[in-house]
Amino acid sequence: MEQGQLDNIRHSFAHLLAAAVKELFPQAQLGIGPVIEDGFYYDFALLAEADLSKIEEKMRQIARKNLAFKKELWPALKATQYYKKEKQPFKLELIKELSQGKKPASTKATTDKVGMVWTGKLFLDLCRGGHVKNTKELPLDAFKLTRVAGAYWKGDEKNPMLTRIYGAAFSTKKELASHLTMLEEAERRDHKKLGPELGLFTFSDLVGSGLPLFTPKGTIIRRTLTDFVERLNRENGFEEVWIPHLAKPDLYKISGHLEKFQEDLFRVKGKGGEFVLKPMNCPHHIQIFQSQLHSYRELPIRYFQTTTVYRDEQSGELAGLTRVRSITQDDGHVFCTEEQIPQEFALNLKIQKELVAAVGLKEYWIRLSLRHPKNKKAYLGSDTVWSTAQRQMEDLLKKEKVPYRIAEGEAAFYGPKMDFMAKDSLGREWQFSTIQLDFNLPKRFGLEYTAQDGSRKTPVMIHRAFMGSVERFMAMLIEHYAGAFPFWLAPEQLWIVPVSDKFLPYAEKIAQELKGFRINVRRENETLGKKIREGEMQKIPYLLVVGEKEQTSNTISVRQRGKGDLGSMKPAEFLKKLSQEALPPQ
RNA sequence: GCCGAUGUAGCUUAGUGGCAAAGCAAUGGUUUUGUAAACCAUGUACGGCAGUUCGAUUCUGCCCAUCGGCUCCA
Repeated sequence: MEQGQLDNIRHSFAHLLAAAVKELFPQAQLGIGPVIEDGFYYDFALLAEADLSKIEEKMRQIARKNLAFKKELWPALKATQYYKKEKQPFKLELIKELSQGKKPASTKATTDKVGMVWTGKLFLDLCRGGHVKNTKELPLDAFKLTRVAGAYWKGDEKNPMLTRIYGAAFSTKKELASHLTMLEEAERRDHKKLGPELGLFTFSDLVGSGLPLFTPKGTIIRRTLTDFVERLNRENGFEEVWIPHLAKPDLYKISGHLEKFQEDLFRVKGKGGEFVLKPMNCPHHIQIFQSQLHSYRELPIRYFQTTTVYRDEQSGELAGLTRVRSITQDDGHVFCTEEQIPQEFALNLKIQKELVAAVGLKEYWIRLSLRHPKNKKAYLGSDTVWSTAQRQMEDLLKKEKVPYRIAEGEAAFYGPKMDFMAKDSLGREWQFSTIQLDFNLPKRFGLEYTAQDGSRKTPVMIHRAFMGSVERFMAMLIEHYAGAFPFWLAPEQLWIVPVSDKFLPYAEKIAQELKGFRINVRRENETLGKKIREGEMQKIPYLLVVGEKEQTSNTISVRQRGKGDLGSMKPAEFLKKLSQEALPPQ
């Protein structure tokens, strides 16, 4: 089915939902009811209760009456009078905007027509159109009201909050079913569930929300990832630095963050005054740069560090590891000349691609955020430097054959940027890393280097993080792999499972021979079947079974995750096999 | 922060205005196991603080936390 027709179905369901709600709760006021990715929603005020099954039943009842959708064009004045009578303030607001939007500052505004759509004779709704012809065309087995949520009128938190009812709708029952199955799968892979199940991280009411604690197993994954990225940094000319986690507010006054994000800063009281827990690292790194005089010969200077920043995010925004208050960044800053911008972007893009390949992320693309072409004055930095840099960035992406989309007007006022986007198991896109040019901070802090002719010049800065937030990156990987990490990342790589405790000494001997891997000898007094089951549930890459047979022939029986029993082999043979997967793929 | 839902043992769940039930896990023992759950025994919980009540895990209020959204995201 075409998207247009599917949208018509979904939109018709939205009308049906509103009609059903008005039948059940006549005093409810209507907001808007658009089509969304997997269905539709409608917003209501003064909704007495949102009993989804009751409303859904009512929708079916109404649909079975075979009502025709019919659009009429009404003068805005007539529609206004109608909705005044109906006491629908949100609709009145919409009509006002619609008519004024067409002819601003015109007295003729009220003569403009607005679309009004009838559902039979039962229900009338302000609408620009896009419906099926008759409710009998609606696939009543292919929709489901899914959830209730609050949403601000017109998405502005200063406005009243309405009750939003979401529905999923497709053209066939089968499509709805597969959509619901997909949601279940996403739930199964949810890192919030898998993380604690696999013993990777936890939260504590006493520590506080949004402050994850990593267990030994989770820390192995963290450490493996950060070690890998730190090595990439060093190999590419970045120097590691270290900074404390607080600073005087003055630092952020100069950077401008104190004013912009004051609500979101954690403040710490000291004997001599107040400190701020660092919400970002650049001002600190800038202080290191500024501690010495720099020559153009030294540039580019590249600092990097894995370190945690603290942001007092709104409580309702916290979610598992994807949105936390202690965010660990693999942060880095390049100080360079304007001429060096393209080479530095290329370098960072190269590192980024290596990381993406290593963790096996297949579905990703880059959002190239550029300045708004019609509003060049709103941006800091010279016109030529901007246009050159933007052109160079796009040329680079073309040359490197990275999929990208241009987002005009999305650049920060201080510079253009590239953001890496990836799809998670819920099909949601998240940004996980960023490479940004910055013309602002060097100015604010008065950074300088001595140029070839002896004059003092201002360097440009590049902010970049390859994982972005280590916590969020881990969340993405947990869902990406559904907890079954590749060998190099797996917190426990090998389990050695003796058939009975008679073979414990042999199991220990094998563990010695395989030294260097993350090995767990399962000494518990349990049956083999049980230990195998546990190993499978913990998603251990290899289970090595040893018993009478193996001890006699000096072998191990190898069971690979997802592949089953591989038969027996000599430890040396197994080591050879492992050598291919012990490191991240290049 | 806002709207709504939820909170019973380490986990998954049952239940009640009057001694809180079970499975898995844990612990002790028996068993000596051949590729996804051996057997017996044992301990542990009503998120917190107030209020109503003779009595609250159950009802009410506030707080904390989690989830689904909205808003925000340097």
